[in-house]
Amino acid sequence: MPGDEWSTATAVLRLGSKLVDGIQQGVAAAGFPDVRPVHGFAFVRLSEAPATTAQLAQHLGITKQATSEIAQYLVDRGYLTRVPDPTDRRARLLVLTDRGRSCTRAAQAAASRTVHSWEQDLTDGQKAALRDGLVAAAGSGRLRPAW
Amino acid sequence: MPGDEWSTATAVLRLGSKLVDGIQQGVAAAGFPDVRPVHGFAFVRLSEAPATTAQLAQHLGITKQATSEIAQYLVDRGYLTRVPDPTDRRARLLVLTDRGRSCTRAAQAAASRTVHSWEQDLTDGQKAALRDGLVAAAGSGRLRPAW
DNA sequence: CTAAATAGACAGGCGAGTTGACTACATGGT
DNA sequence: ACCATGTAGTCAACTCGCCTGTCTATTTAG
Repeated sequence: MPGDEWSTATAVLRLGSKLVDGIQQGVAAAGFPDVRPVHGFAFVRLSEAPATTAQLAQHLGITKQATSEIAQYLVDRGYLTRVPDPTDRRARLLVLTDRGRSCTRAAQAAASRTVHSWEQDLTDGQKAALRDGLVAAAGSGRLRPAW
Repeated sequence: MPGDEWSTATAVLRLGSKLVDGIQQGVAAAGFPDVRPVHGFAFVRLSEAPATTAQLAQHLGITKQATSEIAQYLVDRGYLTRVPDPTDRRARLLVLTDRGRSCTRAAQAAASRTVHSWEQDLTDGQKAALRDGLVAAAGSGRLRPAW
Protein backbone atom coordinates (compact mmCIF):
# COMPACT_ATOMS: atom_id res chain seq x y z
CA MET A 1 0.00 0.00 0.00
CA PRO A 2 1.69 3.17 -1.20
CA GLY A 3 1.58 6.12 1.15
CA ASP A 4 2.10 3.79 4.06
CA GLU A 5 5.88 4.16 3.94
CA TRP A 6 5.46 7.90 3.81
CA SER A 7 3.40 8.05 6.99
CA THR A 8 5.99 5.77 8.60
CA ALA A 9 8.76 8.12 7.49
CA THR A 10 7.03 11.24 8.75
CA ALA A 11 6.25 9.50 12.03
CA VAL A 12 9.96 8.91 12.57
CA LEU A 13 10.69 12.57 11.91
CA ARG A 14 7.95 13.72 14.25
CA LEU A 15 9.19 11.43 17.01
CA GLY A 16 12.75 12.60 16.51
CA SER A 17 11.66 16.20 16.72
CA LYS A 18 9.67 15.55 19.90
CA LEU A 19 12.56 13.65 21.41
CA VAL A 20 15.08 16.39 20.82
CA ASP A 21 12.67 18.99 22.16
CA GLY A 22 11.92 16.84 25.20
CA ILE A 23 15.58 16.29 26.01
CA GLN A 24 16.39 19.96 25.53
CA GLN A 25 13.55 21.00 27.79
CA GLY A 26 14.24 18.40 30.48
CA VAL A 27 17.93 19.17 30.59
CA ALA A 28 17.29 22.90 30.85
CA ALA A 29 14.77 22.31 33.65
CA ALA A 30 17.36 20.21 35.50
CA GLY A 31 19.69 23.20 35.68
CA PHE A 32 21.69 22.85 32.47
CA PRO A 33 20.32 25.58 30.24
CA ASP A 34 23.51 26.09 28.24
CA VAL A 35 23.79 22.77 26.42
CA ARG A 36 22.61 22.25 22.85
CA PRO A 37 21.69 19.01 21.09
CA VAL A 38 25.15 18.62 19.57
CA HIS A 39 26.60 18.64 23.08
CA GLY A 40 24.37 15.72 23.95
CA PHE A 41 25.86 13.68 21.14
CA ALA A 42 29.31 14.52 22.45
CA PHE A 43 28.30 13.49 25.97
CA VAL A 44 27.00 10.16 24.73
CA ARG A 45 30.31 9.43 23.05
CA LEU A 46 32.42 10.58 26.00
CA SER A 47 30.33 8.68 28.54
CA GLU A 48 31.41 5.47 26.82
CA ALA A 49 35.10 6.36 27.04
CA PRO A 50 37.29 9.48 26.95
CA ALA A 51 38.29 10.62 23.48
CA THR A 52 40.65 13.03 21.78
CA THR A 53 39.29 16.02 19.88
CA ALA A 54 39.99 14.30 16.58
CA GLN A 55 38.19 11.12 17.63
CA LEU A 56 35.20 13.11 18.79
CA ALA A 57 35.18 15.06 15.53
CA GLN A 58 35.14 11.80 13.59
CA HIS A 59 32.23 10.57 15.69
CA LEU A 60 30.19 13.75 15.31
CA GLY A 61 30.87 14.04 11.59
CA ILE A 62 32.20 17.60 11.83
CA THR A 63 35.68 19.09 11.53
CA LYS A 64 38.11 18.97 14.41
CA GLN A 65 38.16 22.77 14.46
CA ALA A 66 34.45 22.90 15.16
CA THR A 67 34.88 20.09 17.68
CA SER A 68 37.67 22.01 19.35
CA GLU A 69 35.38 24.98 19.82
CA ILE A 70 32.57 22.82 21.20
CA ALA A 71 35.01 21.15 23.61
CA GLN A 72 36.28 24.53 24.80
CA TYR A 73 32.71 25.69 25.33
CA LEU A 74 31.98 22.65 27.49
CA VAL A 75 35.27 22.92 29.40
CA ASP A 76 34.55 26.59 30.15
CA ARG A 77 31.18 25.64 31.64
CA GLY A 78 32.49 22.77 33.73
CA TYR A 79 31.09 19.84 31.77
CA LEU A 80 34.43 18.52 30.54
CA THR A 81 38.09 18.52 31.51
CA ARG A 82 41.14 17.94 29.40
CA VAL A 83 43.68 15.45 30.69
CA PRO A 84 47.03 14.63 29.04
CA ASP A 85 47.00 11.49 26.97
CA PRO A 86 49.61 9.20 28.57
CA THR A 87 50.41 7.61 25.23
CA ASP A 88 50.73 10.76 23.09
CA ARG A 89 52.08 14.07 24.33
CA ARG A 90 50.37 16.00 21.51
CA ALA A 91 46.93 14.83 22.52
CA ARG A 92 44.67 15.61 25.44
CA LEU A 93 41.75 13.39 26.33
CA LEU A 94 38.31 14.91 26.85
CA VAL A 95 36.72 13.53 30.02
CA LEU A 96 33.27 14.16 31.52
CA THR A 97 33.25 15.94 34.90
CA ASP A 98 30.70 15.17 37.60
CA ARG A 99 28.63 18.00 36.19
CA GLY A 100 28.92 16.47 32.72
CA ARG A 101 27.76 13.10 34.03
CA SER A 102 24.84 14.71 35.87
CA CYS A 103 23.81 16.42 32.69
CA THR A 104 24.03 13.18 30.74
CA ARG A 105 21.83 11.44 33.32
CA ALA A 106 19.30 14.29 33.11
CA ALA A 107 19.24 13.92 29.34
CA GLN A 108 18.63 10.20 29.55
CA ALA A 109 15.86 10.71 32.10
CA ALA A 110 14.21 13.28 29.84
CA ALA A 111 14.53 10.93 26.88
CA SER A 112 12.94 8.19 28.95
CA ARG A 113 10.01 10.40 29.86
CA THR A 114 9.55 11.37 26.23
CA VAL A 115 9.53 7.75 25.10
CA HIS A 116 6.90 6.96 27.72
CA SER A 117 4.80 9.88 26.53
CA TRP A 118 4.79 8.35 23.04
CA GLU A 119 3.52 5.10 24.47
CA GLN A 120 0.66 6.70 26.38
CA ASP A 121 -2.09 5.15 24.30
CA LEU A 122 -0.38 1.91 23.29
CA THR A 123 -1.01 -1.54 24.67
CA ASP A 124 1.85 -3.40 26.35
CA GLY A 125 2.16 -5.60 23.30
CA GLN A 126 2.36 -2.58 20.99
CA LYS A 127 4.99 -0.97 23.18
CA ALA A 128 7.22 -4.03 23.09
CA ALA A 129 6.73 -4.44 19.34
CA LEU A 130 7.54 -0.81 18.72
CA ARG A 131 10.71 -0.87 20.79
CA ASP A 132 11.92 -4.14 19.31
CA GLY A 133 11.12 -2.99 15.81
CA LEU A 134 12.89 0.32 16.25
CA VAL A 135 16.03 -1.21 17.68
CA ALA A 136 16.09 -3.93 15.03
CA ALA A 137 15.57 -1.44 12.20
CA ALA A 138 18.09 1.11 13.42
CA GLY A 139 20.98 -1.23 14.01
CA SER A 140 23.82 0.00 16.16
CA GLY A 141 25.74 2.50 14.08
CA ARG A 142 27.28 5.62 15.50
CA LEU A 143 24.95 8.26 16.89
CA ARG A 144 25.42 11.71 15.43
CA PRO A 145 23.40 14.86 14.75
CA ALA A 146 20.74 14.29 12.10
CA TRP A 147 21.78 17.04 9.75
CA MET B 1 14.03 -2.31 32.40
CA PRO B 2 15.95 0.95 32.47
CA GLY B 3 18.19 1.62 29.50
CA ASP B 4 15.52 0.21 27.25
CA GLU B 5 13.97 3.62 26.70
CA TRP B 6 17.37 4.99 25.89
CA SER B 7 18.06 2.47 23.15
CA THR B 8 14.57 3.20 21.82
CA ALA B 9 15.33 6.91 21.82
CA THR B 10 18.67 6.53 20.07
CA ALA B 11 17.07 4.20 17.53
CA VAL B 12 14.61 6.95 16.59
CA LEU B 13 17.46 9.41 16.14
CA ARG B 14 19.45 6.97 14.02
CA LEU B 15 16.45 6.24 11.80
CA GLY B 16 15.74 9.95 11.42
CA SER B 17 19.31 10.60 10.41
CA LYS B 18 19.27 7.77 7.87
CA LEU B 19 15.95 8.95 6.50
CA VAL B 20 17.10 12.50 5.94
CA ASP B 21 20.32 11.28 4.32
CA GLY B 22 18.36 8.86 2.13
CA ILE B 23 15.92 11.51 0.97
CA GLN B 24 18.69 14.00 0.30
CA GLN B 25 20.64 11.46 -1.73
CA GLY B 26 17.63 10.16 -3.67
CA VAL B 27 16.40 13.62 -4.53
CA ALA B 28 19.84 14.71 -5.72
CA ALA B 29 20.13 11.57 -7.85
CA ALA B 30 16.73 12.33 -9.41
CA GLY B 31 18.04 15.64 -10.74
CA PHE B 32 17.29 18.02 -7.88
CA PRO B 33 20.68 18.67 -6.33
CA ASP B 34 19.86 22.12 -5.01
CA VAL B 35 17.21 21.33 -2.41
CA ARG B 36 17.98 20.99 1.29
CA PRO B 37 16.02 19.21 4.01
CA VAL B 38 14.21 22.38 5.06
CA HIS B 39 12.90 22.73 1.51
CA GLY B 40 11.40 19.27 1.81
CA PHE B 41 9.41 20.33 4.85
CA ALA B 42 8.17 23.33 2.89
CA PHE B 43 7.17 21.09 -0.04
CA VAL B 44 5.23 18.80 2.25
CA ARG B 45 3.25 21.73 3.60
CA LEU B 46 2.64 23.28 0.20
CA SER B 47 1.62 19.97 -1.40
CA GLU B 48 -1.33 19.89 0.99
CA ALA B 49 -2.46 23.39 0.04
CA PRO B 50 -0.92 26.70 -1.05
CA ALA B 51 0.18 28.96 1.79
CA THR B 52 1.32 32.50 2.39
CA THR B 53 4.87 33.17 3.55
CA ALA B 54 3.64 33.85 7.07
CA GLN B 55 1.68 30.60 7.22
CA LEU B 56 4.67 28.65 5.98
CA ALA B 57 6.91 30.37 8.53
CA GLN B 58 4.51 29.37 11.29
CA HIS B 59 4.55 25.80 10.04
CA LEU B 60 8.34 25.57 9.79
CA GLY B 61 8.90 27.26 13.14
CA ILE B 62 11.22 29.95 11.74
CA THR B 63 10.81 33.68 11.13
CA LYS B 64 8.98 34.96 8.10
CA GLN B 65 12.17 36.70 6.98
CA ALA B 66 14.00 33.38 6.77
CA THR B 67 10.96 31.84 5.11
CA SER B 68 10.89 34.66 2.59
CA GLU B 69 14.47 33.92 1.61
CA ILE B 70 13.80 30.20 1.30
CA ALA B 71 10.73 30.90 -0.84
CA GLN B 72 12.73 33.21 -3.12
CA TYR B 73 15.41 30.53 -3.45
CA LEU B 74 12.82 27.98 -4.55
CA VAL B 75 11.05 30.41 -6.89
CA ASP B 76 14.39 31.26 -8.55
CA ARG B 77 15.01 27.57 -9.21
CA GLY B 78 11.55 26.85 -10.58
CA TYR B 79 10.12 24.83 -7.69
CA LEU B 80 7.53 27.42 -6.62
CA THR B 81 5.53 30.28 -8.05
CA ARG B 82 3.88 33.17 -6.29
CA VAL B 83 0.24 33.87 -7.17
CA PRO B 84 -1.82 36.77 -5.81
CA ASP B 85 -4.12 35.87 -2.95
CA PRO B 86 -7.64 36.68 -4.22
CA THR B 87 -8.81 37.51 -0.70
CA ASP B 88 -5.94 39.75 0.42
CA ARG B 89 -4.03 42.09 -1.85
CA ARG B 90 -1.03 42.19 0.53
CA ALA B 91 -0.49 38.46 0.34
CA ARG B 92 0.82 36.15 -2.34
CA LEU B 93 0.27 32.41 -2.17
CA LEU B 94 3.19 30.04 -2.63
CA VAL B 95 2.27 27.24 -5.04
CA LEU B 96 4.27 24.20 -6.17
CA THR B 97 5.17 24.12 -9.87
CA ASP B 98 5.34 20.89 -11.87
CA ARG B 99 9.02 20.76 -11.04
CA GLY B 100 8.20 21.22 -7.36
CA ARG B 101 5.70 18.37 -7.49
CA SER B 102 8.20 16.13 -9.29
CA CYS B 103 10.73 16.85 -6.61
CA THR B 104 8.21 16.07 -3.89
CA ARG B 105 7.41 12.74 -5.53
CA ALA B 106 11.12 11.93 -5.79
CA ALA B 107 11.51 12.68 -2.08
CA GLN B 108 8.60 10.41 -1.19
CA ALA B 109 10.01 7.64 -3.36
CA ALA B 110 13.41 7.97 -1.68
CA ALA B 111 11.75 7.93 1.74
CA SER B 112 9.89 4.80 0.75
CA ARG B 113 13.10 3.07 -0.30
CA THR B 114 14.75 4.08 2.96
CA VAL B 115 11.87 2.70 5.02
CA HIS B 116 12.10 -0.58 3.12
CA SER B 117 15.82 -0.72 3.78
CA TRP B 118 15.11 -0.52 7.52
CA GLU B 119 12.73 -3.43 7.22
CA GLN B 120 15.22 -5.64 5.41
CA ASP B 121 15.61 -8.14 8.24
CA LEU B 122 12.16 -7.88 9.80
CA THR B 123 9.31 -10.34 9.48
CA ASP B 124 6.04 -9.17 7.94
CA GLY B 125 4.51 -9.11 11.40
CA GLN B 126 7.31 -6.99 12.76
CA LYS B 127 7.02 -4.57 9.85
CA ALA B 128 3.32 -4.06 10.43
CA ALA B 129 3.79 -3.69 14.17
CA LEU B 130 6.57 -1.19 13.69
CA ARG B 131 4.60 0.94 11.24
CA ASP B 132 1.45 0.86 13.32
CA GLY B 133 3.35 1.65 16.49
CA LEU B 134 5.22 4.53 14.92
CA VAL B 135 2.13 6.13 13.45
CA ALA B 136 0.20 5.65 16.69
CA ALA B 137 3.01 7.08 18.80
CA ALA B 138 3.74 10.05 16.56
CA GLY B 139 0.21 11.29 16.15
CA SER B 140 -0.47 13.76 13.38
CA GLY B 141 1.02 17.06 14.43
CA ARG B 142 2.79 19.41 12.09
CA LEU B 143 5.99 18.22 10.43
CA ARG B 144 8.93 20.54 10.83
CA PRO B 145 12.75 20.41 10.96
CA ALA B 146 14.01 18.64 14.06
CA TRP B 147 16.20 21.43 15.36
C1' DC C 1 68.05 11.56 11.69
C1' DT C 2 65.23 13.20 8.54
C1' DA C 3 60.45 13.09 6.12
C1' DA C 4 55.82 12.53 6.34
C1' DA C 5 51.72 12.20 9.25
C1' DT C 6 48.86 13.61 13.14
C1' DA C 7 46.91 16.50 17.37
C1' DG C 8 45.32 20.70 18.26
C1' DA C 9 44.64 25.67 17.86
C1' DC C 10 44.24 30.44 15.38
C1' DA C 11 42.39 33.28 11.60
C1' DG C 12 39.15 34.39 8.21
C1' DG C 13 34.96 33.30 5.54
C1' DC C 14 30.32 31.53 4.47
C1' DG C 15 25.62 30.50 5.10
C1' DA C 16 21.38 30.02 7.50
C1' DG C 17 19.03 31.96 10.75
C1' DT C 18 17.96 36.12 13.91
C1' DT C 19 16.17 41.14 15.31
C1' DG C 20 14.86 45.67 13.72
C1' DA C 21 12.89 48.92 10.55
C1' DC C 22 10.04 49.93 6.79
C1' DT C 23 6.02 50.05 3.05
C1' DA C 24 1.58 48.40 1.44
C1' DC C 25 -2.77 46.82 2.54
C1' DA C 26 -6.61 45.31 5.87
C1' DT C 27 -9.76 45.80 9.64
C1' DG C 28 -12.34 47.47 13.62
C1' DG C 29 -14.05 51.45 16.36
C1' DT C 30 -15.67 55.93 16.47
C1' DA D 1 -15.72 58.25 6.11
C1' DC D 2 -11.63 58.24 9.01
C1' DC D 3 -8.04 57.08 11.80
C1' DA D 4 -5.55 53.60 14.77
C1' DT D 5 -3.93 49.40 15.01
C1' DG D 6 -2.62 45.05 13.05
C1' DT D 7 -0.72 42.00 9.39
C1' DA D 8 1.99 40.49 4.77
C1' DG D 9 6.21 40.86 2.87
C1' DT D 10 10.92 42.66 2.12
C1' DC D 11 15.59 45.04 3.05
C1' DA D 12 19.47 45.65 6.15
C1' DA D 13 22.63 44.45 9.70
C1' DC D 14 23.98 41.17 12.84
C1' DT D 15 24.91 36.43 15.28
C1' DC D 16 26.43 31.93 15.40
C1' DG D 17 27.82 27.39 14.05
C1' DC D 18 30.54 25.31 11.05
C1' DC D 19 33.90 25.46 7.14
C1' DT D 20 38.77 25.96 4.77
C1' DG D 21 43.47 27.30 5.20
C1' DT D 22 47.52 27.68 7.94
C1' DC D 23 50.54 27.02 11.68
C1' DT D 24 53.38 24.62 15.74
C1' DA D 25 54.42 20.61 18.47
C1' DT D 26 54.88 15.87 18.52
C1' DT D 27 54.84 11.15 16.71
C1' DT D 28 56.07 7.56 13.52
C1' DA D 29 58.14 5.38 9.44
C1' DG D 30 62.19 4.72 6.65
